Amino acid sequence: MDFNPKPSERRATLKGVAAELGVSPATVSNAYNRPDQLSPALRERVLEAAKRLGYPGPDPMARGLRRGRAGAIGVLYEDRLSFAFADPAEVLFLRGLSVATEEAGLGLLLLSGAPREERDPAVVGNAVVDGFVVYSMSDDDPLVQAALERRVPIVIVDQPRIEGLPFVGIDDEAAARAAAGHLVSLGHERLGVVAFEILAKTPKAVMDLGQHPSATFRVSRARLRGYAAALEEAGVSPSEVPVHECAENTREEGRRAARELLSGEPRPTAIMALSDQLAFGVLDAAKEMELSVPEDLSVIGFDDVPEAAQTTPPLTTINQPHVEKGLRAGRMLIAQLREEKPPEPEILPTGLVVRGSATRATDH
Amino acid sequence: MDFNPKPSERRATLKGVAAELGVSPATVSNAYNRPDQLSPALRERVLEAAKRLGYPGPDPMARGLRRGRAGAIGVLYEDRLSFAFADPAEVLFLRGLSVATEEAGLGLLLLSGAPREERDPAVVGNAVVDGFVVYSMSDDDPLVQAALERRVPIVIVDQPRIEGLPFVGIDDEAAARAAAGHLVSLGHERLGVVAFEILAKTPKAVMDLGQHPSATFRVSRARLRGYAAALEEAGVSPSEVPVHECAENTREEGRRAARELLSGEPRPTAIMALSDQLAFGVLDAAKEMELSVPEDLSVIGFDDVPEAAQTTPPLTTINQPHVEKGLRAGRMLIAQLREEKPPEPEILPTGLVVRGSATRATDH
DNA sequence: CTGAAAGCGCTTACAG
DNA sequence: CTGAAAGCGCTTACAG
Repeated sequence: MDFNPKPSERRATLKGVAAELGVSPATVSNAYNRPDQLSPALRERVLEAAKRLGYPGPDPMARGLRRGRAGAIGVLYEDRLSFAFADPAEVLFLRGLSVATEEAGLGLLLLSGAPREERDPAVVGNAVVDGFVVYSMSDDDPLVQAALERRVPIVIVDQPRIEGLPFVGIDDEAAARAAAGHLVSLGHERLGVVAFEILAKTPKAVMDLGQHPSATFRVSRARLRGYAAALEEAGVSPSEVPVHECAENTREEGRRAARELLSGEPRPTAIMALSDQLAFGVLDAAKEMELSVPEDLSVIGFDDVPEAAQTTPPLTTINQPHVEKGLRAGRMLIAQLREEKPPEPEILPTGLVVRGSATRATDH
Repeated sequence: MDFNPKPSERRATLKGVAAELGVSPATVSNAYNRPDQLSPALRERVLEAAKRLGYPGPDPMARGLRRGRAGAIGVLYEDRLSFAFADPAEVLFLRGLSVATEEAGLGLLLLSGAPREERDPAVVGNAVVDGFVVYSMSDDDPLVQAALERRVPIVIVDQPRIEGLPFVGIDDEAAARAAAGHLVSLGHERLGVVAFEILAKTPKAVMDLGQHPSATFRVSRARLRGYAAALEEAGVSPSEVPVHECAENTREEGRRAARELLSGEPRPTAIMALSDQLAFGVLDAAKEMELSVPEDLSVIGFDDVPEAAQTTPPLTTINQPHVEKGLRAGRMLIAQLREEKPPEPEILPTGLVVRGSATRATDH
């Protein structure tokens, strides 16, 4: 996009203030940056002249260029930014992250992601930041590549896992295993999975838990593996568990996938969703199809966003500390900016939260 | 905070790539910015050398300085950033705003506000942005002042109202009037108000609707005026309606204020809250005090955030288009960056949403 | 199609 | 306590 800089009314500059006063630019600069380097009286005169000329103080970009820092960190998100704000888990994450940036007096620059086809690495190349936090992106995302090329500090959250890069996440496989284990311990044998994108290609594949696709998304891979392991252990064959992919992590997509799953024969008695958002959609689908939860259908989610406690029935799910994740990620990045020792990867705890949406299987 | 730029392994620069190839910096620059200005073969060589040297492309800050644009817009929020993410109305607003920045290929820089005492205008002075959107701030906020001094395009959302500056908001007075009018039409005569900060001072004042403080917050002033007008019209004296201030727009503060209000004599039969967040707190307080809503107490909110439809009972409230507000604000700012004609103020529509939390007064 | 020159607005040793 | 000089990394007319 083209901006026309206003030619009239040129903004005052440091040099202009210096000229007005007949002092050197260094002196004006010092008035702002090192008050102890000049007499209080002179400093007063400088500040007064600045105010008179409408000089707003040193230009952030020029100062940043000179000093070699931008004063902000960038956040990369898999999807459009507007989707990020619609995703409660992401909002919690940003909340934690913002605590860290506030502590450090840094700004938080949210970059516009986009659908895969329209993704433009230039948004990363042009971002005025001192570092990036990569939030849950695919293993081969060009934006991640672009961030790496910037050669600034980076921390990765959830995915992709890149050898040697600071990381914060959870043990997705173990957490998923706990979820599936819970259902299996309740006697469920006919299950279904509502998943995120696994291969990042359209049209969405329908697969089963017995397959081991080299998913584009590490997190999906790990959770699917966890589900499969728990089932296998209980004597349920993963290859008989259908997996439906969702193009987006939205309630609507979860509903669609669940409808398909619930129209299959034999109908699953339990559905595992890779996120609470998707699980909410499963609940919607069940309601539409007049299946009552948990009597006719058990549902388990993943994330434990606050809304999960408010559904009818309240959602049984896997808790993970979203806010804490953001806080840690931010602090890790800031530690790198200060060039303290490169932070160790952090794996945060998860836990099964038993509420009302899953119960004992009755029909066999 | 101090960052130590890594002295080892200096990052490659455009000049370095030029030197490597024996061409001028202009040529390397053209390879990135005006591919048509050099032969494809030469461009290939340049890009190849860049890759070889690990040159990540033109530095965003240097480019920005030269071109006079930052590629991002800044958002100013009244409170700590972490509170912004906890406020559903604000998150909806940011969602709309991010649609606009995405359209324009701009980043969204969230700036750290802070409690009034710790507020640092430098965060505004140092922000690398092409313009600001000021989201609902007090009439005399130093951060707004600092943004004004930057002499970049600005749009103001909700407050403060500054003559001549682009604005997007709602008719707060009329909306509040509709809310109070609804309660009054249901026969309520003993009312109470749970408000935001009005004067921005501690300790929080307790006042009544008959007072007309020159509130620090235009929105609070207007809504209080609207409430008072509707009551007066119905023959209820505003000076008998207690107003309790909340230091923050949180559920917890709303609960606290409501408890005080409900402990007064005579107990109000209806409470008006200046936001849904506060109204949720009122609902919490009623539950704690074993007052059933709406039988013992009618409650009306303001905002119509999605959660309002999910409470028990669902909240009667005033709807306003948060996402649309963000979208419009963003587009107005971007229009100014392109220096199209300065946008006209926009007043967005509101509406009373009748749900279950307010009913006819019974006890008189 | 390519390059020399000027300059965006500032800060930082360093010399006085 | 103050100033001259160099330079952060780039882009943009302009001349050839």
